[in-house]
Amino acid sequence: MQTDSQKKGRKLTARRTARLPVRDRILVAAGDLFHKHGIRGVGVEAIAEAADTNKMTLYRYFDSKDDLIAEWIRGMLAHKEEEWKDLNAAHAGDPQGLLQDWSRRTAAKLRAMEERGSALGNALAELPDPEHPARRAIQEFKVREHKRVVRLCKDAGFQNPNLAANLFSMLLEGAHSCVQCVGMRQFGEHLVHLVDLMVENAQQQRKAPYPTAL
Amino acid sequence: MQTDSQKKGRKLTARRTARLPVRDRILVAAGDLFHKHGIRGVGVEAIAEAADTNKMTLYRYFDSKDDLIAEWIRGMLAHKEEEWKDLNAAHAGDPQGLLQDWSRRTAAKLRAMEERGSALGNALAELPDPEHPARRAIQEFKVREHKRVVRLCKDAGFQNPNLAANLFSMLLEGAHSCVQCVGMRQFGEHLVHLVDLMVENAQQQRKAPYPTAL
DNA sequence: ATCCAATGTTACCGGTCGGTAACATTTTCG
DNA sequence: CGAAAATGTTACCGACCGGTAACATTGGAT
Repeated sequence: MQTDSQKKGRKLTARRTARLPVRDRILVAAGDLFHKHGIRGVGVEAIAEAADTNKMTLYRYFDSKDDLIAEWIRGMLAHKEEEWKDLNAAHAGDPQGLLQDWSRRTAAKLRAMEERGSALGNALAELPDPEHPARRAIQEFKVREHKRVVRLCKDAGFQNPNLAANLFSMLLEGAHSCVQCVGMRQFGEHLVHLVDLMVENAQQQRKAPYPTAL
Repeated sequence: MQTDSQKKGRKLTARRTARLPVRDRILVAAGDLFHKHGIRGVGVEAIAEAADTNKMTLYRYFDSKDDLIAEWIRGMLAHKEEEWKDLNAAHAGDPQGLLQDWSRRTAAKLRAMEERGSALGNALAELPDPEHPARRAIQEFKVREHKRVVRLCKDAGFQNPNLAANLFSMLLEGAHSCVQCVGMRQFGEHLVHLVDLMVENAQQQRKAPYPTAL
């Protein structure tokens, strides 16, 4: 009847993805559902429906569900890589400020993530196959990221850069795990507080090598 | 032919569970498979087979797969509660030593856990339903555990016990996440090192309130 | 030996899922 | 317009899974 393409009630996600290319709509919908119900808890049919399309079209853009999973993960990783570029651009020559900003951005995301935790961590839990491309991508990314943090800790003047970098990683990763449990909403603030303390310590160490424990 | 009950080749797990009651064999086998392949990646038939029994017997001991999952989780949590009792008994009146021992025991487990991470964390990722009894049990346990750590940090003389406790939790949880990625085998050692530093700092703070960052 | 409880065997059900084929419809664009 | 490309619709397949029923077998205690 009506040629209006906005007929019928659209899904909640559809409003956000109103005029995106189909492939992107699928990826967004898949990401939402994967994160909400778990990768294995979502069927391709539900994804297609949430993306306001159908299963056939989905399979015209992705070889398989595993391919869709991998593309979703790759998208998130690419986004995180760009955030690192932003951070590097915004804090050139100031590794301490960069680390502090990193903790603040992470804390901001933590608050909006409470119930379901980290999508990357959950993906590792749900994809046990070491050969799964999504799993490989995540692990390679984490290794790259950790190397970056070690480099930053060296530049920031930490006495023991490897130890400091591991502390950073554990703090950031641990915060993702901890927010999942009820009543622990203060982890974000404490995370940035602790990183600030670490950075202050690193600065003090340069002039006065007190045994300040980091 | 032969009445020998040890005929045929037994599964690998079967040797460890040779003469355990059926129910326990099922729980052990389920735990192994759940942790290896993910909860949703394992069928009840495979569990029964690995437990050297069959599906019907399994369903005579457990109402459903979800019940089996919950019982498995409850078993792990009970085991962890007992470990806390051991710790309290071994370090009565010495909260600092208790925390150090805790980090050491955790680090020891980390090494034998590399590939698949924490079973509890993975379970949270695989059971998105907030009403799932296993999920509720895990979250309640983590809350209890965190309260215990806060209490310990108070007794250990930390200036800011809440902050210290959150740091402890993030370190321990974060270590579980970090070991999953290739080439990060030093997290165990660094974990105990960092906890030692924290405890030393708490001791120093009592006599000399230097701004030693914790 | 006998009886009873525990365990094993087989077959089955309904449902879901990933994936494909064939065909109809709409959109885009020269 | 008209043709080609993109998208939608329906139906289907085979595989697997959680769960159950009915019946056979074993094994231990008395």
